[in-house]
Amino acid sequence: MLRLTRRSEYGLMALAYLASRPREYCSVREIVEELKLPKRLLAEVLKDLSRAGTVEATRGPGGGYRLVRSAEELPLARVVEILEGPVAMTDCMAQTCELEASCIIQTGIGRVTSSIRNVLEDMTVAELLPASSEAPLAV
Amino acid sequence: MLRLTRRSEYGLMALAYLASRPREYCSVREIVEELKLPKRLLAEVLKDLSRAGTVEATRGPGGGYRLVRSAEELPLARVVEILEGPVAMTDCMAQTCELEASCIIQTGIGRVTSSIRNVLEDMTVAELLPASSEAPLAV
DNA sequence: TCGAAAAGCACCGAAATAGTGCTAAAATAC
DNA sequence: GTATTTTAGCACTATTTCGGTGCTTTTCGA
Repeated sequence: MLRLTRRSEYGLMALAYLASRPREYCSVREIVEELKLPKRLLAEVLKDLSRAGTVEATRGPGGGYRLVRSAEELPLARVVEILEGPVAMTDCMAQTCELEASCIIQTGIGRVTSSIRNVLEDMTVAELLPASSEAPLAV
Repeated sequence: MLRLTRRSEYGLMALAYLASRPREYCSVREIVEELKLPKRLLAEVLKDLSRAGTVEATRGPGGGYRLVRSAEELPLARVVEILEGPVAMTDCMAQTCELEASCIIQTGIGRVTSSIRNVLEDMTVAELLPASSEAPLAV
């Protein structure tokens, strides 16, 4: 149903949380307590985001994750791609499709796919936050 | 990964095919031969579309399915909704979400969801077809 | 009355997803 | 340098969704 996976959903929530605490390192424990998410799963997700370079991590007491750059520079598409692969409505769009020859809607689906990709490219993690909690500037 | 299900994919292909043969009844057999799709599955899909009133069926020899109204009046969103339920990026958007309280991105995700829904509302089955095969006016 | 075609119902297998367990490595505090 | 906090890595299980099929019934035309 065109759903995001939980990974993306949790990932976006966590990133939004980090965005509301700029430059602060937030531990997985803190985040899951705050957002009420399954700990190990969010840990997995943040690890992936870290590997992909959207967040940076430090270990040990006082450690955790923080955004590498401002949330305004982080499009949703980037997050979704990291956590669930390329944004494509059909396999055709992701790579190759055995139906090629008989597929009469290939180009049409291509247009839809890029429109949707555009929506996700244009919106950033910063915009996910309600206006109030946006950039509170608290250290 | 934000994918359509095969049901939607096959359904859209079949509808596009019907659109290229206006007012003609096309049997499942004919369609799957033409488009190289699994027969029983497409039958299932067309049955659902029929129940939902986007195509009409007649049985017996010479029977099959045809569009109830022109493909220009059939938005992709309608098809996807029939075949896989409401277009929603998260469960939150489809109905209720237990995280409500702790979910800081609810309104944000709501905005993305409606943008995507709009994309699918604005594009019709007619637009899926490459310009050449559009409305051939045969018969 | 025979054959073609949709309608209904129920089921199966495979793949993707959600989620967990455990151990290792790093950083800090004492 | 030892204990503690926290991320990193690896592997695994359970559940759900999805793709696909079988079989019977009903309808319609020839």
